[in-house]
Amino acid sequence: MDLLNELNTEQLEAVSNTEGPSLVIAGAGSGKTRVLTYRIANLLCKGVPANKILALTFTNKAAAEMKKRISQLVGFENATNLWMGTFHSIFSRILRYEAEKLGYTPNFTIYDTQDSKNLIKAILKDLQLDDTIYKANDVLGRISMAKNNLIVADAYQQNERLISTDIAAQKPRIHEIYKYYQIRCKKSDVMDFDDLLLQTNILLRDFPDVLTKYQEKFGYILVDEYQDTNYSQYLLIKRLSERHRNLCVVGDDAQSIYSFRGARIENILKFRDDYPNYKLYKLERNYRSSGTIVDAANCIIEKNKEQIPKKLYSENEAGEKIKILKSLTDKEEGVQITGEISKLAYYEQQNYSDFAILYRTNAQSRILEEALRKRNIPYRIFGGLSFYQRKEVKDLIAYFRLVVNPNDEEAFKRIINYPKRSIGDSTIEKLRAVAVKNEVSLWAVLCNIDQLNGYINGATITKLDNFCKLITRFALNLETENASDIACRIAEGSGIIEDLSNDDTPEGVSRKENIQELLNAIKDFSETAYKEDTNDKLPAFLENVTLLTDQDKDYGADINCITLMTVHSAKGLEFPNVFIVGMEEELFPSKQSAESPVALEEERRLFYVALTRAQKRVIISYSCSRYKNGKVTSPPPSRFIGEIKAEYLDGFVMQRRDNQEYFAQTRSFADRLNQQPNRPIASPRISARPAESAFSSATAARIPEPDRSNLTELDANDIIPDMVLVHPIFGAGKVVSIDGLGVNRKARVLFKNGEVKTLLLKFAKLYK
DNA sequence: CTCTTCCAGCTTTTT
DNA sequence: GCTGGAAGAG
Repeated sequence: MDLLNELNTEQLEAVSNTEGPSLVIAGAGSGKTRVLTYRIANLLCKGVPANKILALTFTNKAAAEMKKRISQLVGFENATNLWMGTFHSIFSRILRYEAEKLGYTPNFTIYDTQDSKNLIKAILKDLQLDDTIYKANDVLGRISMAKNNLIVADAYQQNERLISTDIAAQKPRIHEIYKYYQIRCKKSDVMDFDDLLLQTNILLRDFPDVLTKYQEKFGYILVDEYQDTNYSQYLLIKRLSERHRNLCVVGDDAQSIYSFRGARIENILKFRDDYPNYKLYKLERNYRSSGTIVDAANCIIEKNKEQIPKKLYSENEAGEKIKILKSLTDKEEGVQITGEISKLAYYEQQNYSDFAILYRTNAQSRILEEALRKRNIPYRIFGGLSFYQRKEVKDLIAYFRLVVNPNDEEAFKRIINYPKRSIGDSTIEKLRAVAVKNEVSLWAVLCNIDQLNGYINGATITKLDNFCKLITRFALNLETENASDIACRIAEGSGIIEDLSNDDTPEGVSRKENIQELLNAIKDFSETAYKEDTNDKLPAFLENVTLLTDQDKDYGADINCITLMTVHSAKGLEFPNVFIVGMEEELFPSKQSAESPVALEEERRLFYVALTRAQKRVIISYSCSRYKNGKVTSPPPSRFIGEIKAEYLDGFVMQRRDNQEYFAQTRSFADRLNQQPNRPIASPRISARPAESAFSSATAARIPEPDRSNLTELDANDIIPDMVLVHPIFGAGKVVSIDGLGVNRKARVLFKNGEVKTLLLKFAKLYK
C-alpha cells in the first residue's frame, strides 16, 4: 500500500499493526490525526467493510475532517459508511434505533444545557427550594457528574458518600431533584447530553442481545483524544470492544484539559491494566513547531508529576526566542499586541490568518477586539454565544421541536407566549398544576383545554386553543412535506418573522438574518438529503441539531483574519504565530486552581497546549493591572513564564518584589550571584529611535488626529510630499519626501509619534 | 399581562 | 462591566 510510504517509523508501526489493543501516545504536533486516518484507510484497503469500523471523536469537526481525509486516501464511496462521529452523535443514532426498549420514542428530543437548567429551575420551584442555595448550575453539575459515573437517581440516594457531601454543602435534597429531573425528562421524551451516554450504557447492560449485536458489528474501534474520556465513555468503549478486542486509542496525557467536565486522565494512564497484552506506540517527534517552542513546552510539562514518560523533540530549526511583552494595563496590552501583529504582518508580509491570539477566558476578548478594530485589523472570534444558542434561533427551533415532539416541555414553555399571545405565567402555572395532577404533559392538557372552562377564563382558553391548533396545523404534513418547506411555513405562521420585522435596530436586523440563515441551513439539508436519497423530513433535521455547535460551521478559513479564541478551543489547531495573552497569576493559572495541585497541573497542561499551537513564533504577554468583574486587580506575572528556562525567553524581567515564592524557584543562578534586583535575565529589546525624531517631534505633534470614520484609500501615484495621511499601523503621518518610480516608489513619512518610516507604496495601504 | 428596573453572578466547553 | 432573571409597578 502506497499510503504507508508517507509515514515515519513510529507512525508506520501504529498504522500497520491493526489487530489487538493499541495505545498511541501522540505528542503535540506529532501527526496524531495522520495516524488515525491512515490506520482507518489501511483497514479499508485490507478489505474491512466500512460499516464495521467505529471511530469516535470529541467534536463533529474532528470527525468531518477525518472523514474527508480518508475519502481523499481511499475514495469517497469507501469512507461514507464508516461509523465515525462524536460519542454523542454515534450513540444517539444507536439510541434512536433502540429507543423503544428503554421507553423512549425514536423521535426523542435532546436537551441542551440551557434546557436542562431551565427544567431544574422549574423543579426547584415545585419543590419550593431556595434557588440561592440550590443553584441550577451546581445542581446540574452534580447530576451530570453522577450520570457520567453511571449513578442513576436511585443509586445516588443510596450512595452515602454523595449524600454526605450534599449534606455538608447544605444541599441535602439534590438526590430528590435528580429523581424528578429524570422523571420529567422521561415524561417529555427527552434525553440530555449525559443521558446519551448513560442510556446507551443501560441499553448494553440490560439487553445482552443488543450488546452482542453491536459487539459483533464493530470489528474495529478507534478513539481519538482518549485522555478526555469520562467513565461513561470509557465503559462503553470497553464493553463494545470486548468481543473483537481490536481497540486503538490515541491521545496525549499531557494535553488533558477537560477534567472539569468529568474527563479522567487515568483512563489513558491505566490502559495497560485493562489490556495487559496491549501494544504501545509513542509519537514523540514534533513536526509543527520550532526547536525553541518544543523545548520551552517541555520545560513546562516536566513540572507535572503524573505522566506517561516521553520526550517531545523537534528537528526543525531553533527559531526565535519566546518574546515577553509587559504592559501596565489590560488596555495597553491590547494596543501592544495589535501593534506587534501589525508590525509582523507588515515587515514579514505575513497574512493575518497566520496569527492567533489565545486567552484563558472569553471575557478577555473584548479589549482585544476593541484594539483590533481601532487598527482596522480583520479578526474572527470563536466562543461566546454560538449560532445555535442565540435566542431567535432557539425560538424557531423550539417550534420545530414541539411540532416533532409535543411532549417537549422546555420547547413548550419557550414558545407558548412567543411571539406575545398574552398567555402569562399564571396561566402556565394553572396548566402545570393540571398536568401534574393527571400525570400528563402540558401539551396533553392543552389538547383538552375546553375541559378547563371556568378554571381558566374564556378569553384565555381561546388563546390557548389557537396555539394548540397552530401547532397541530404545522404538524399535519410532518411525514410527507420536506424539512425546508415545513420550516418556512412555521417561521411565517408562528409570527416570528413578523415579530422580528418590527425591530429596526441593528440587533433586530441581525436576528432576522440569523433566522434566514437557519432556514438556509434547513434548505441545504433538505436538498442534500433529497439528492442522496436519505430522509429529508423535519424530524431527521432535528435529530442532530442539538449536537451541532458553532465550531462545526465553516467560517471560511480562507478569509484573511486573525483568530481569537480560548486556549481550550485552540486544541488541535496550529498557527505560525501565537500570542498567549493575560499571562498573570489568578488568570492563568486561574484563581480557583491555585490551591489544588491537581488543578494546577491541569492549568499547566493547558499552557502546554497553548505553546504547542505555534509553528514559528510565540509571544507571551502580561499586564500589571487588569479589570476583573468591574474591579482593578494587579496580580504578578504567571508562574508559568518563570518555569520556562530563561535561555528560551526574550525580554522577561523577573519581578522579585511581586512574588518571592516563585521568583525564588525560577530566577537564574547568575541573577542570584549578582544580587541585583530587577536585573533582566535576557536583555530587553531596545527600540531604535530614528535620528530625525529630535527635530521633527514638534512637527509631528502638529499632525492632526485622523477621523477614522471617514477614510478613503489612496492610490500610490496620488501621494505627494507634505500630504497628511493615515497608515493602518502607525496612524496619522505627514509625507516628508517621495522617491523611486513605479513599483519602487517610496515615501518617507513622519508619524505622530515622531518616527520617520520609509514605506514602499506598492505594499503600504494608506488612507486619506 | 407586560414593561421596567434592580440585583446577583462570573473559568475553561463539547455534546 | 455585562448579562440574564426576578420582582415590582403600571
